[in-house]
Amino acid sequence: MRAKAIVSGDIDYQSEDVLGLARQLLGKTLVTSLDGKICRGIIAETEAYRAPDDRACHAYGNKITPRTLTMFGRGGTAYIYLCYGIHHLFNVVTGPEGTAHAVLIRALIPQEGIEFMLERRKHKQLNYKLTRGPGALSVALGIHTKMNGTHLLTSNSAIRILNTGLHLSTEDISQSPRIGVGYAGESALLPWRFYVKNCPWVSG
DNA sequence: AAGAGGATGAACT
DNA sequence: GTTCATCCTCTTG
Repeated sequence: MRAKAIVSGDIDYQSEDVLGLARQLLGKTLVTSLDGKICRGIIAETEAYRAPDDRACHAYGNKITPRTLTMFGRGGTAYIYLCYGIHHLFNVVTGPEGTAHAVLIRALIPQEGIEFMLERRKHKQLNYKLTRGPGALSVALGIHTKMNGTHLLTSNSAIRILNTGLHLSTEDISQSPRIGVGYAGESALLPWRFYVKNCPWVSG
């Protein structure tokens, strides 16, 4: 049997533990490569969504519709959907095929390609709002619903997630209820939002 | 065929 | 703190 190289901080996208994955995705790097423009940032804020029991999850009750079908795919693909008719929200599908779990990426610390992010956002000056909030970061990185289903762990994908080995200790991470899910009854109270403590790039 | 509502952000007061 | 842009998805009839 051949030993598989384990890089510090590698995570298992097929895990059923979507809460653990939402936490572990903090500190990972999100990269887009579009029109020759490379943009890269560190994930600083996430939220877990877990079918079938979570009322805030689009696939609540394991409901399959054309939209939610992507969430039932294999962990490591992108679930991107339109919110409020305007915003393209980017999620990482997790768990094995047939399990509709996903992690919403809510904020990034920009690292590379900041000039392209400023251009897409029509901002003149760099400030913390550049990639803060799920709709804002999608604009900055050029993420669009047409990229729904993209494989995030494949080297030639337009959107990728990389493990750069950055280690965050438990003291660096806070959690809270999720944003904007007040309609979801008891599920709205679950502390399934994770973020880097005292990080100015985080929303809320 | 039609209507309601939403995992938001920006620009206001 | 409030308003509203804007359109897709799902449910109902």
